Amino acid sequence: MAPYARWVKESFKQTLIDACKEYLDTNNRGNEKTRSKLITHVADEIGAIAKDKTEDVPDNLEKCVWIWLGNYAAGHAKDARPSKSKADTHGHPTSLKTWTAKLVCTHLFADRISNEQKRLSDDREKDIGKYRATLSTVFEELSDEEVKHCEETAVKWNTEPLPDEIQHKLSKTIPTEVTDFLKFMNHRTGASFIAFATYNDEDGQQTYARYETDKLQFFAFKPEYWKGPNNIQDLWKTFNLEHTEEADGEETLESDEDGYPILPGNVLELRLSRQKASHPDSDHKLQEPSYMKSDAVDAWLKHWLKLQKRNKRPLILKDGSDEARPNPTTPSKGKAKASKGKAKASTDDDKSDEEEVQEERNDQSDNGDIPEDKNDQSKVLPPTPLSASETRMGRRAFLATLSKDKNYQKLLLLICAANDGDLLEGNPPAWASWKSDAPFLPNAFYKTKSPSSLSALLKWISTDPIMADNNMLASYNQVELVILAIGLAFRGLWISQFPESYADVPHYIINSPYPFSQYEQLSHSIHDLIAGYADVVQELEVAYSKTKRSKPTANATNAAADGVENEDEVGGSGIKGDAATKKPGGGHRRPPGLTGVPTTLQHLREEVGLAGEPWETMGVEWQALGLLWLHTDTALIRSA
DNA sequence: GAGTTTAGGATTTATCTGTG
DNA sequence: CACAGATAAATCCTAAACTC
Repeated sequence: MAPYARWVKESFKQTLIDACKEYLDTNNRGNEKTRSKLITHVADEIGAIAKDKTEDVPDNLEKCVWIWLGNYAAGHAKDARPSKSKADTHGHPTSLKTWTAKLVCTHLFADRISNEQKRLSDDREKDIGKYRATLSTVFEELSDEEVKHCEETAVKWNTEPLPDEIQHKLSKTIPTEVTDFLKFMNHRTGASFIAFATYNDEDGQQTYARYETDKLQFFAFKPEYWKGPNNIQDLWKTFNLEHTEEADGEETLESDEDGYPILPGNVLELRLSRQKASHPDSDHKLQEPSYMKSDAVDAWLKHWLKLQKRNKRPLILKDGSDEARPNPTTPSKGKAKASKGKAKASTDDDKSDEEEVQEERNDQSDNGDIPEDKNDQSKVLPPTPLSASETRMGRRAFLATLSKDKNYQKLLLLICAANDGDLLEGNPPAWASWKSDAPFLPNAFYKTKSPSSLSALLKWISTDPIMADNNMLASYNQVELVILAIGLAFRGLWISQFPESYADVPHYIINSPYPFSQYEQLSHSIHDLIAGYADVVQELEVAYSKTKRSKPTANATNAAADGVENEDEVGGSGIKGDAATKKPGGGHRRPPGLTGVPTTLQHLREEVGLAGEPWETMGVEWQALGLLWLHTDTALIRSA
């Protein structure tokens, strides 16, 4: 059913309300069994009523009932819960610290606690280990009146601004806490951090705690900023003037609603533009990698590599490359990747790097448009459809070179099952034609709004153009045309991502608006397209592997079979942790997928594509990124 | 007593409805 | 038709309860 559609009908609404009342009246509603039993019961009852009146109920009725009960109970619970909301905590709208009588006691009777703690520490230095016991003792010994006072104060402190002296006392810990937190974050993520904390000190002066991870040089080179109250506006102005080449008029900081200064959102870019002087190429925004072009990624990698060479923050790719990889069929692709980061000369060999990437991603052809020899610096034009259009097999070979995407290769197999016949009606993109002698796709493909765009292609694909009217696979010519269109689109997306490998790439391709994630998207839409022919594809795959095995020559030139087979190999290589499971000469035991997933969630890995086939076809870079992301996320969660 | 789970209030999201 | 407010469903979040 559609989300947010009403499913509660009048005929059984009362049943729900009664059930909820009954539920709220029971004493042991914390008991999960009781609750799920009730929900099952109510769902059955409602199902019966609805059936009686021939009304529709949602498929997941029990879940809906469960949510409904939750929502209804939320508004009708009888137990008074301590009311507390952001709106109540005047003064500090973001602080949700709850004061209890005991916590209040720690402040109101600090002297008693101090004495008691000394006593428990055998009158020597106050032992922090005795604090808990001390507090319990002192709190228990309070008179009824004092307890009452504590309780009232707790309510007051929860609802009104804290008394100044308490605020000052607490604020003393801010610098340490912020510093500890940022040190931890810096340690775990390698990112640089800078923090300001604004508060009123004992004298009522507004002041700032400040911290930066090393190398940031925001304060470090101005020792006078390390002591005493500074005006952050002045600090910022000085920093800005000294670090940006052009004075940009935005020297002052904006303030938030409460008058606290906010660092500008582009503070990281400011850092980058500062480095521009020595890195004229790195004028790229750092963003989510699937939205970046390869040259931007390269620029960043080069930049990090340079830092590493200067013994600054090193670039570490999470990677199992330390372990030896004896599997001869995959000469340690993970290692090749790692060496890219570690040993790559930063200027001259972009070309071979690109090829490494292409090999690793396993998405691109070996035998078509890319020079095999790594030292070969010559760039080539991609072959045109026309050049291959003479014979069926010529066209097949051409199609096979367009992409190594797994779904595409499956689609390509499907052509063997097609029979002769005519083309179907429909709107294939104009550029998808065997008569085309253009090496690159036209500008129109790269214009998101044009009728020949990628989305137009996707739309056409969604009409299931490989199915004829009789629910059978369409004619050979039709299937071939569909594959040509999809293949050219794959190649078009690939070239816009890695234009360096090709000669005379038009400008509009380099400036393509499509993020590389579109490549996956396209693959996904093929998956839908061929979903109905899974059996056929499987049969063809089996047939292919048989014919291949019967041939003694292992270097068969059929790209389709190669592509499919290699998918298994790429797998999680290069990802820490799978070395143990990979046996020498190792058959095809499936790598474990993304490591470091909490054990409670491991069973979900495959379902969400972090293990198994989707994960393995993702390529080393994405896997490394996934791992890094998980670690970062875990670190963030742990550090609250 | 540290860690985990749960209840239920708070909030968000998407849709519906009324108004001019 | 645009818009705002109301509403239902879904999700988020935290204190309290529970577990080992």
